[in-house]
Amino acid sequence: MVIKNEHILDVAALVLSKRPDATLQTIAAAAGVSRTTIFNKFPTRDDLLDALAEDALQRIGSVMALVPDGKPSDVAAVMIEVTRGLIPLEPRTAFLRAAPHRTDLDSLWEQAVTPLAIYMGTAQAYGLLRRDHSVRWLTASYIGLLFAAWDEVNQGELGTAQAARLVVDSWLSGAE
Amino acid sequence: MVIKNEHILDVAALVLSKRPDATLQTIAAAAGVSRTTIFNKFPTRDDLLDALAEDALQRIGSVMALVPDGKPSDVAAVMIEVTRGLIPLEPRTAFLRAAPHRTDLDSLWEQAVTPLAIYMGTAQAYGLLRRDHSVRWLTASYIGLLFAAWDEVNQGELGTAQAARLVVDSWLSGAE
DNA sequence: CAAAAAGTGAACACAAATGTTAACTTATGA
DNA sequence: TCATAAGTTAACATTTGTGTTCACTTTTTG
Repeated sequence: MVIKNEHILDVAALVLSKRPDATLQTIAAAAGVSRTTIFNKFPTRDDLLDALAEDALQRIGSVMALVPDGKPSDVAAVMIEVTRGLIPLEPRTAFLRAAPHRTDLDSLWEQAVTPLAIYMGTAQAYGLLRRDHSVRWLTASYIGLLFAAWDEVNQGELGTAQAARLVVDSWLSGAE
Repeated sequence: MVIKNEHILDVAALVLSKRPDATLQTIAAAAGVSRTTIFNKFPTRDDLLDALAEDALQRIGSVMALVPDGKPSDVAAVMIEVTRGLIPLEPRTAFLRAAPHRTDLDSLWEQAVTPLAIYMGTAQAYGLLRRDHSVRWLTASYIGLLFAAWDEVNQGELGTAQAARLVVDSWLSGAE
């Protein structure tokens, strides 16, 4: 039986999203694969984690491709579309939040989300977003809300559709 | 030399906030204390973590005491005050976010933040907060923004004063 | 000052996870 | 079909953190 790395990464992401300290044994079992096979494909735990991180970053990158380049028109529409893309990525990125895997965690997110930050800067320039908050904070606050939504979805308190709506709604208009 | 549990908890919180998997040895060293002393006061790692959690919850509780009971008047003022109280608690609570220590992490936060949730519910009833978002989400989104601010402060990108302002400002009014 | 309490350092057993290898079985494809 | 690649099981060494004990030193306090 030919076993794809992809499949292992799928399962590993899922397992680690629930239990960041899950053992390789556990992951192997969940993937229906022997620990040796994982060893053959990812000689060390860090190799697996790195692959997982790269994969996650790439997926986020795909979503970021949705962000338009030129003059922004409908910020809400763009943000909704992006958020709809990001919400399902929770299992792929959860381990990035908890894992004591790399210290440059924040810079990873920062890098992944750069296109969005640029977009927000432009939107500010066109008066579509408030200018008294830095682009950095606008981005960080959005990510914060995204995380919150991920948690709620995780707990079964929110469907993915409403989650995206709430994130964008709160981020744009706030609570009052 | 008499060594207070308090001191150990202080240091442990600080160390674990940076490295959730820090070893007891490391913590002991950072506290200028022998590992045996830690063992005498907290026989098992979980005991230490539990004490840490309890301490954190209690500190959050103290801040929550600032939340008024009756009819809310100035929501922004209350939220600013509360946030100013919470911002410095980052090192005390950071480990709660990352640690694979307990699965009921979310319920811990939920419990800690209940007075705020109640307050928001009342504020909704008085028309001071939008009613098309659930109290649960209003709370979760606020916490999400708080986390974001904590990260920024941690990275030295924000002072604690502005951080509190930004959180409340974003939470209340959003980005546009 | 003397006794009791608190802290230290060193040592040890134990458990668990990781990395690694080797022999054996199953699947793939030329 | 047959050679080879891929996967499996089983073992083993190593490492690392934890729990635990104990004899010794320092501090506190009655």
